[in-house]
Amino acid sequence: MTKKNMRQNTIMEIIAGELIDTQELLTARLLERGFRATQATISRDIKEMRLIKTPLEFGGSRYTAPSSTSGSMSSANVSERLRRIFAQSALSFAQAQNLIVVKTMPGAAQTACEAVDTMGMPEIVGTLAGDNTFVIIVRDSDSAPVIMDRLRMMRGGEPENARRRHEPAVEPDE
Amino acid sequence: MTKKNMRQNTIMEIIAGELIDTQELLTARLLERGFRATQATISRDIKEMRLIKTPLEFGGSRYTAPSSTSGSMSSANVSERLRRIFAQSALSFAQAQNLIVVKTMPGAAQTACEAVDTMGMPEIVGTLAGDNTFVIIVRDSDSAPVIMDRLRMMRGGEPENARRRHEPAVEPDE
DNA sequence: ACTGAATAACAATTCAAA
DNA sequence: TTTGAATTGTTATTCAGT
Repeated sequence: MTKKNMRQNTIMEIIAGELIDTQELLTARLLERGFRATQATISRDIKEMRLIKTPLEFGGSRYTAPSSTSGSMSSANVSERLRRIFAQSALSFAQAQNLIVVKTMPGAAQTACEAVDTMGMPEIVGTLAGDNTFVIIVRDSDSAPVIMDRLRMMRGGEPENARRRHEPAVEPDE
Repeated sequence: MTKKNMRQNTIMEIIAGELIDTQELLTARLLERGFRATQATISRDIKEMRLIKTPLEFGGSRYTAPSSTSGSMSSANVSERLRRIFAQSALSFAQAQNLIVVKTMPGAAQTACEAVDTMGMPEIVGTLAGDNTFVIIVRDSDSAPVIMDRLRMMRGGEPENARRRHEPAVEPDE
């Protein structure tokens, strides 16, 4: 793997975990991890990776991966990194029929979602990621609890289905 | 409605319909429609509206509404504009169980999706918008055809359910 | 509260180099 | 092909005025 690729993977990790709002700051963080590059290079990386600077709820902004739809793309060699990020950023799961709604840390939904895609579970029809939420569309309602258990295990915990059989569905809050 | 609000609504329309990649250009388009404002003001509008500059597939970028999840936010007075945009930008509908997947013109998904939110249909649990696709999560599968008919009527056409009772569902491909 | 003019902050590009 | 230094382009902010 080329130096540039390693740097770009590292950029992904950094922006998924920390709020980065300028390329200068990102440059500094990269330096801490041993990547020496200038703002010009980072600018090119960001363009290539198609990252976007997202305005935040309460002022400010941060770089994030763009939200996107995916049909099951899989990228092989980054999977371990992605799984780590998933474990760190996934906060909660909820089921509504054949959907699983996953809440994540702000800005991390796209990356966590990719981690799920990468696992290539056949029950998963597709995914759709926003900023701090992503949705997994599952073939049918019955597969959803199975997938949710696998997700919980990715997070390092026990499956919760041992006790509770069905998660409460998402309420249409109003 | 204040002048600022009208300007911001107009900004929404402009960016949903045309590729706008700088605030200068947006300023010019606004002027064509009778809104005189400077880049500084547009910058503040964009921040307030939380628009983002999205990198495009093939180089360049454009301002778009951020992809987001929504639980049923409704904004009352912009609804007529939104409906018009929906009518212009929605391309196709497909059902998969309790989901409706709507394809739109590039960059218009978020706005079209907002139009749907604004209608405040109780069967709709939530929505999730990407760039040219949005998903409507419906309470249950049976409500989906009803919603789809209403969407078709928003587009100015006849409901198709008069003849066909159920739309064919989206196949979980392969 | 909202705005424009000027300016500062930031990001993208150009150019030269390796 | 990738990079850094310098430059240019673009956006956000400050400050003053309404």
